[in-house]
Amino acid sequence: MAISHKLVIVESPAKAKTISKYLGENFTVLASVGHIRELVEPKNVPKELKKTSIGKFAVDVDNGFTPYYGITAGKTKTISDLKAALKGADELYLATDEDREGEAIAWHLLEVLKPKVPVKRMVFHEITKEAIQGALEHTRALDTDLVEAQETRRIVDRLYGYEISPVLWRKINRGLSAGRVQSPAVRLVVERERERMAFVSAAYFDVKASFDPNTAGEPVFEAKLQTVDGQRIATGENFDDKGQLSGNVMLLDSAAAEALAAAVGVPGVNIEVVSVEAKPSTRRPAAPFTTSTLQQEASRKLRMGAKQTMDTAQGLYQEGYITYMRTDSPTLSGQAISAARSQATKMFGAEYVSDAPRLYSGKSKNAQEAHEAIRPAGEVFKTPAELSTLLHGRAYDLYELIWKRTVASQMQDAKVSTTTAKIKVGPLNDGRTAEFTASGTVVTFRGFLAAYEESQDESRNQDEAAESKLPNLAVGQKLSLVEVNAKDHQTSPPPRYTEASLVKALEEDGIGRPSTYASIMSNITNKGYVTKRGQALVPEWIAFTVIRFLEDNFGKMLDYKFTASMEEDLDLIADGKLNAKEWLKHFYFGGD
DNA sequence: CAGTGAGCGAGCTTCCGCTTGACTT
Repeated sequence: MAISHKLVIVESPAKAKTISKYLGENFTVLASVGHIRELVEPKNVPKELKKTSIGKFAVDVDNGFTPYYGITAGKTKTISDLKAALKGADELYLATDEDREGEAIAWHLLEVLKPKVPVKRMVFHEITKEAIQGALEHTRALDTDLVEAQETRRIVDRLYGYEISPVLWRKINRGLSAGRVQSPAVRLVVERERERMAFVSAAYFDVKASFDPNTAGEPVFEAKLQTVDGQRIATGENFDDKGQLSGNVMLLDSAAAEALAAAVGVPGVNIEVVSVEAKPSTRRPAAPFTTSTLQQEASRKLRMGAKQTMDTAQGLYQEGYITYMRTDSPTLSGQAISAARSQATKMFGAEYVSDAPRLYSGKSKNAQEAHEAIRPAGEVFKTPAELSTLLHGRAYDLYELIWKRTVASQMQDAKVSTTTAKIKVGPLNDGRTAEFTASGTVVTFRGFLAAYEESQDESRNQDEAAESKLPNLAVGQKLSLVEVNAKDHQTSPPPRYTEASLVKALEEDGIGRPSTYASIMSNITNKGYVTKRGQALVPEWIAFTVIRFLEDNFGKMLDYKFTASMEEDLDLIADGKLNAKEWLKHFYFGGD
């Protein structure tokens, strides 16, 4: 009797290598390397079909939106390798990712390979020996409804892009492009620029003073004028983007601020602590990385662009240092949770590790969660120190970032205490009383902060958060003035998007996928819609022109909610509750 | 007759998402 031999097909060659180790010699594991078939380019459809809609879209819109597929360029060798391997196999396992695209790849494989042996659909969400072997035991049939949802997504994108782009060629300029993803992305950048152009800056003054507690060992500290006779002083947050002041606040101009500073500075004025309040709070660690959060954090902490981050992560993945880097799930496998917890215990002590394992669930709109979070690979994480001779430069920095974030995600909350002191100054020589406030934050228990802290985007019109230490103060304590200054400020316009903040905004609306965030950035810059100035994304004039035109003529398609509502309908198609052809008909021909 | 101009047809640009290398930015 011949020895049974099985062929397993996954999407990624690196994954094939790892899985092959878990499955033993009766299995051959090969990769499709992504999609193997594609809607053909209209210019490549046969001459006799050129006159029909197939010649325009490679989709027959008049006959049930039938797609016209061809082998993806460069994939003939992959396919012949798969066919050759299938010849020696008595069973085929389609182990592409368990998401919409993965299901479609599995179906295309069936269409192209036409296997004569039994076929099973095998799925797993983490690459561990247990998960892979468990998946072998729990195979299922191909989900044709899910495949249909993917096909619908693919067709919508072709119809949208190839219908609207030519309108732009005719009306504006050759070579322009529009699409379900790129057009809202450009629109975000354009709208932000419009806000900046319409922005009216406002000027205001504040008054800051330094006080000496006159107690041995206690430092001089800075406080800010908060109220005068109980009336709040205006700050940047009290202005809107038109420069209009709102709220019951007192605006200080130069003269008023200088006068107050002078009055506070008069020798002998009473300066007294009137209240000291300590508020304890806790901070929780951030969830493990997804593609989107990795790109954001690598931008903030390492100043790396989206593409650079992904290229570096790809290298780490292929060398077996991290798990898959294109994921929308922050979930860690059980194996990873115990690895993170034991490493944190060893390095920081048991009191630094959260009592129960922390579980994170995704919140992004169209998450498909085929993979786990991005984390160090393996049952025992390698510390950055252990890899310091193997990894260098950006690869090392990115690994360290991923390692810290993963370990911190299983650690204790940090405990902090924010103390706010109110200081009465007065009566001043004009009879009024000024109140200053100072606050200081002290970390009372570091918890996860011992390993890692997420960076924040710079916030607008807010005082640089002074994480200063406040001296010990007592109510009724008299202070002496060291110096007092009036300073002018201006409100600033909303900041331009960066690659990181644009990826974040797109993800929040469910626009784009982990595999495309980086390429969306290069697409809109290569097409000339957006240029990078430092980190900032600046729209070109052609972007204003195109977006204006699309808003006037294709408003619904440009709606930020278009993708989200499409996703809802695709889910219904995947559940067999909505007819794909009817939906496409409504999308393309309109009406009811 | 030579030169000009109207009119026509063909070819080019374009989408999103999955995956790696290839040396076109």
